[in-house]
Amino acid sequence: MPRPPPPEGEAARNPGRARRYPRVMHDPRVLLDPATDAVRKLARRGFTLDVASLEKLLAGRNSAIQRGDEARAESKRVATAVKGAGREGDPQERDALVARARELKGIVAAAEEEHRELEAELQDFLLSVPNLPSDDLPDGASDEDAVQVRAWGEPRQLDFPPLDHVDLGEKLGILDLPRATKLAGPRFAVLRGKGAALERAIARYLLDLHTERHGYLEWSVPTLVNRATMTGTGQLPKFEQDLFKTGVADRELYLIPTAEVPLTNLHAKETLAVEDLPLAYTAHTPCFRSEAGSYGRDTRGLIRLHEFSKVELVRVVEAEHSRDELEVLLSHAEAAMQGLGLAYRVVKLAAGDIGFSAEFTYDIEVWLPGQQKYREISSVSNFGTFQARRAGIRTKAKDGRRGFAATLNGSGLPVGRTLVAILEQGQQADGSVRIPEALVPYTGFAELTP
RNA sequence: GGAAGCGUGGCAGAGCGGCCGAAUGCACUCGCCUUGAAAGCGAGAGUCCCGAGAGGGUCCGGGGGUUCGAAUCCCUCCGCUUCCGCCA
Repeated sequence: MPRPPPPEGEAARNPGRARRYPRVMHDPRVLLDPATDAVRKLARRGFTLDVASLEKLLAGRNSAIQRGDEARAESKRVATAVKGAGREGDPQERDALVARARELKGIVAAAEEEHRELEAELQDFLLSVPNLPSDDLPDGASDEDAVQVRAWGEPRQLDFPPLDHVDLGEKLGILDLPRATKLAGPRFAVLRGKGAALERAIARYLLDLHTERHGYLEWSVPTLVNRATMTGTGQLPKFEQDLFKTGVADRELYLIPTAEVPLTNLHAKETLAVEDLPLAYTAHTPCFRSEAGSYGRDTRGLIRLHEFSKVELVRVVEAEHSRDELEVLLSHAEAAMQGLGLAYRVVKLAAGDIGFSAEFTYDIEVWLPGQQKYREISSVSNFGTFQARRAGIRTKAKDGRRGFAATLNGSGLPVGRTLVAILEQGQQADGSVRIPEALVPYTGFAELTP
């Protein structure tokens, strides 16, 4: 069986002893506990859990650990006895002890080797098991199975034929897609003049809203991260094809697909005091996505790009509060929509349609007059302890009790799609676009005119 | 990229190949003292894994080696600091 690299760059170059592997991702005991109902839950997202293999791996690993521990314990006793025998001066007894010690060395090595192999197989197995979808989600596997929770604002019915954002952007002279293609290829964008200023204004508005009104701490983080970081939030090892990868010499780095990755991993391998939770973090970063598997979808305009910028919201909370925290986070993303006066609706995604690491996801969909449709603008998810286990984000309560944190994140909001919505919902009969009032202090202008 | 130095528990900082999971100080927890607090005195406390439990094992930057036995010796990788080179 091929052995994948352990979830750390250094370790990948320097494969180590099995016992050094951190205990991450799914807890195999929890997964196997009938009360967890993992088989049924995973089946809802089309994943078949091979219980027999998992049980076998776990039992084999544990017995190897035990054999090694016992041999090592005896080895320690013998080593101490050798010293005593040397001083008492009974060479024969000493020789016998040394011989036994040499023998034990082999036994320990064999048990460790077996442990290492089984541990690697177990890690490999667990790393590819997605999170368990919440029972509160509807059945289904596509966005058409999503269920509407509520709608806000009136989908504006225009008394003239609406343009989509590409036509609007070109007429206004703020969008230049041909030149973007010249520079980098399809699925990139160039914004010009007031378009670029509007993009900057949206980002500033969102950051101010979340830091000042919702209590988020703003960070500036790397957009190029290592393998361990990508594994912590669940992008790796399964979704390498979705990422842009770079590096120099033998150093590999990945471009982040969202600020969720660096923000959540800020506390990887740390133990957080429960009284410091919840943590609420935000960052405005570029996001890079290969969009493999989306050929032909949304090829026009700013909806689906290889590079876009986004203001991301991340919350690190106590595990038992994660469901409530999801509603809090959703309210913050909705506040951004309402602040900009953009008509939208909230839907619950179907169990088979949520991301690998998520257990519950709300999407916010904005009304786009140009398409006469609601389109996804923000995704707000609860990951439970799934990411925290993979990344090693632990908690410690005042009474000393330890556990894993829960993580959540949501777009709050993606700048490009927000700009699309502003153009389309704000368009007037004469081809001009009215800028949302809340943005005017940031733009310095209240409308865009051809 | 070149040269030198350094990586020990939350922090600081000792550490002869076995008596080192590791001195000491600060911080921390719980007592005592006090009207309360501080100071003082006493006690305690790390992590992760296996185990029903008793208990056992792991961890001195990572990995490997020497040895009956490694925080201590050797190799290697990584990181940090300083100097030089390059650079926004």
